[in-house]
Amino acid sequence: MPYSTKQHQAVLRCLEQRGENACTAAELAEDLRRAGCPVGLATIYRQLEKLETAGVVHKVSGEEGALYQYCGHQAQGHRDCFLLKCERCGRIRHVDCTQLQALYDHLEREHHFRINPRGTLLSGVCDVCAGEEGTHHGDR
Amino acid sequence: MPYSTKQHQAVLRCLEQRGENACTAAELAEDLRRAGCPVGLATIYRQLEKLETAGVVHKVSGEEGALYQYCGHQAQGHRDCFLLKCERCGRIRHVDCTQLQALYDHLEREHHFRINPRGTLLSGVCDVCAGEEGTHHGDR
DNA sequence: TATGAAAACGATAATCATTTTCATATTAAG
DNA sequence: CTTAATATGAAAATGATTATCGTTTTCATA
Repeated sequence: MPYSTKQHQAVLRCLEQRGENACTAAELAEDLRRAGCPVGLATIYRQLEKLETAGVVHKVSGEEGALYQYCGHQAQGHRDCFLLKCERCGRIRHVDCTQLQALYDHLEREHHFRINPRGTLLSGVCDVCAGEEGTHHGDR
Repeated sequence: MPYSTKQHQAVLRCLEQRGENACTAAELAEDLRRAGCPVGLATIYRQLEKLETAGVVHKVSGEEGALYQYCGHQAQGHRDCFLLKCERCGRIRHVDCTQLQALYDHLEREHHFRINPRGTLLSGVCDVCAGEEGTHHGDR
């Protein structure tokens, strides 16, 4: 059975604070260092893996490495939880959309393809970035 | 303006032959070697980048590297083309589904998020693999 | 308090896909 | 044929992630 360590708590706390603001393992390390509780990268990866297995964080892998995002407050088996990732700002948004669920059901029935909502990341542009057309921010 | 080289033609031909059977850069290199026309990995990556920019191939990046798939015959601005990737066999399927388009419109109108179909990869399990429950194949 | 085994830690090395570098080869005009 | 632009390939560099391994922490028990 797993031990409770201060690193584990620190990583979890840091992810909670970020909320829907997804981050990379390196960014997490930087956050922790600045918070006065430095944690080794290897340990961070280990914790993230555990948290993902436990269903407490979402992991989504893109070109420049994986992004992790806290989702502990959301019901674990929650099928209506979908992920939208903004290509501009890198933020990951959770959406609770009946139509999305309906579509997935449709794909399963008519196209014989069973979508895994937890592993699916819809890519596009969020409203904030769409409104800023041209204004450049920290991409990811 | 780009020169026409035999490597360029070989890479394109190889991708065409694979059709909807997506592959990695390394697999492409292997194909070309076996076809008696070995091409350096660096060149393959360079060609893939050009082809992607030209809209001739789709690039989708997952955990274990990117997958490339020929899509030259499909209209470039074709918004109704969606990608489904099987988590088991790694195959990428194209789906032309009106409901998918309707959903994306819904997300834009109601959730203020504009989906980029070309960059979105729906992940799940295809019918073939679902029917083989347990039988293991070459995962990716 | 001690002890000790299980589990976790961190520094570092290893992997692996992708990119860069750079010297050489190929292409397409003139 | 010459030449300048572009492409190639081998090898080194990069960067994220994982594995290794000796050390440290946790926690139940003495």
